[in-house]
Amino acid sequence: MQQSIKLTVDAVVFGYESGTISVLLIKRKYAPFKGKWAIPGGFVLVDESLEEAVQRELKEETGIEIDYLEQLYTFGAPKRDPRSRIVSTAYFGLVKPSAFKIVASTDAEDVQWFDISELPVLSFDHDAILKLAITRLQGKITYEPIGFELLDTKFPFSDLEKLYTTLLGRAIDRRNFRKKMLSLNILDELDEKISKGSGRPANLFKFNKLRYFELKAKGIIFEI
Amino acid sequence: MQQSIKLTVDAVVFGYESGTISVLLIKRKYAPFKGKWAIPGGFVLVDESLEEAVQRELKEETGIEIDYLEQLYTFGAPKRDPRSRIVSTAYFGLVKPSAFKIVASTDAEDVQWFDISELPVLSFDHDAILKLAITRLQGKITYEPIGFELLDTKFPFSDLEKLYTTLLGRAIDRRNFRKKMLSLNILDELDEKISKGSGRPANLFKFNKLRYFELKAKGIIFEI
DNA sequence: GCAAAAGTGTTACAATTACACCCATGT
DNA sequence: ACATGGGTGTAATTGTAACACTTTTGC
Repeated sequence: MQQSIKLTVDAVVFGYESGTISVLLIKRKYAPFKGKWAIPGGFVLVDESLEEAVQRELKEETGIEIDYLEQLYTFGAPKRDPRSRIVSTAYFGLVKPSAFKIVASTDAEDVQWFDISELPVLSFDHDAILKLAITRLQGKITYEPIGFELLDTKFPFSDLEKLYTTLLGRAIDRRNFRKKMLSLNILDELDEKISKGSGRPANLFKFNKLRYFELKAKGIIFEI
Repeated sequence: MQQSIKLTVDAVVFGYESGTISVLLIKRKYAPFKGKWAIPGGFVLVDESLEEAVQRELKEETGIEIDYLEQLYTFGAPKRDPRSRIVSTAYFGLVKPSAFKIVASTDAEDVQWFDISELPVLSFDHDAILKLAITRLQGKITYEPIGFELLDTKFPFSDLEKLYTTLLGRAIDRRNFRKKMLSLNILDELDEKISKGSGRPANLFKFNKLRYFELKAKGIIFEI
């Protein structure tokens, strides 16, 4: 009947590090699009869930393990893959690049982080997938305080501010931002300071996961 | 490799009519879950897009044609279908039940609208799908003025108010709601009145699609 | 003592909420 | 004249946005 439709998963992994957002891409080892860059991903096995499939493919192709990947969209245009009918469910996640060592393997000839403003030409319909992922990321951050996966366990407030500035692509008012963030009660101020060479040392904060998940369960409203 | 994974699409179609929200369900003609109620849907053909597949299945099984169905989520747990590995992409849409004549055919033995507070036991993981669709519907309506597909071309303001009251499941302030709605400039007031038997006749409004889509393109913010 | 980044409050403005009475019609 | 649903404004509160100077450290 329709056993010729195959199913793949793709993982759009965003990385954030001190002021730049990047995406993890692989260079394809085999045709089609041999030698071209693409979003990591691959076929779903019969006995694994979609989530397991993305995690596995991501690990295999790039060496990265993320615990949280969110489903983005399923792309199913008949001609999106020149080989045959392949439908792909895309996921997206956020990581701190420095926390991982990326290693190309299986059908990847190379893996690399690309600044999202300097993207190469992509394979298949991966530019559309990436575009949707970027839109979703920006939408998401304005109503949900994500992004904590992207900071160190202990961080100065300015890191959080910079993260938001970068992800939103615009300046934000330091005082108002701090007020709002602190009023959410999801940050714990520590008795530690950090000095960045010059300037006044900053207090360190910790992200209070418990309160965060409580809030999230109730449905956060959070506008920057 | 993995040609044993099959792909289906499901359509959660919500109906709204004067104060009640319903969902369109079919009674399955064949095993598994023969005689049980389920969300309409079926296998995707090799040469059609997912959207085409949902529309086709919906038409075949229920007789309904909707122009707008939005992708909801892709469900891919390995055991969600007892027959074999079947992954399903669910869509959802909104219609006015009275605008259609529902007719059971192909693998549906019966089709019916069910009030969402009086749902039968569903087949497969369709209760999870439906639950997600309901959550999404309620979330959506608070930040996007959908729902116009559910009203007549010309409608009294009270119809719109009732629609929102029903979809949100709570009372809303008539004056504030009217103020906000009118301030969006997506409604045109007509020089016509309608009388509902008793009480003061109401002015009729029309939905201004042009302004609506302009607004939508810019990204609507719309809180009730 | 100066450069660099951190920290902090107040005021104006906009948006949201709460709230109750009169109006036009049919019977 | 009364029952029924339609239509309207104002004040209080809350949230958001704009804005600039002082503090702490390293050099």
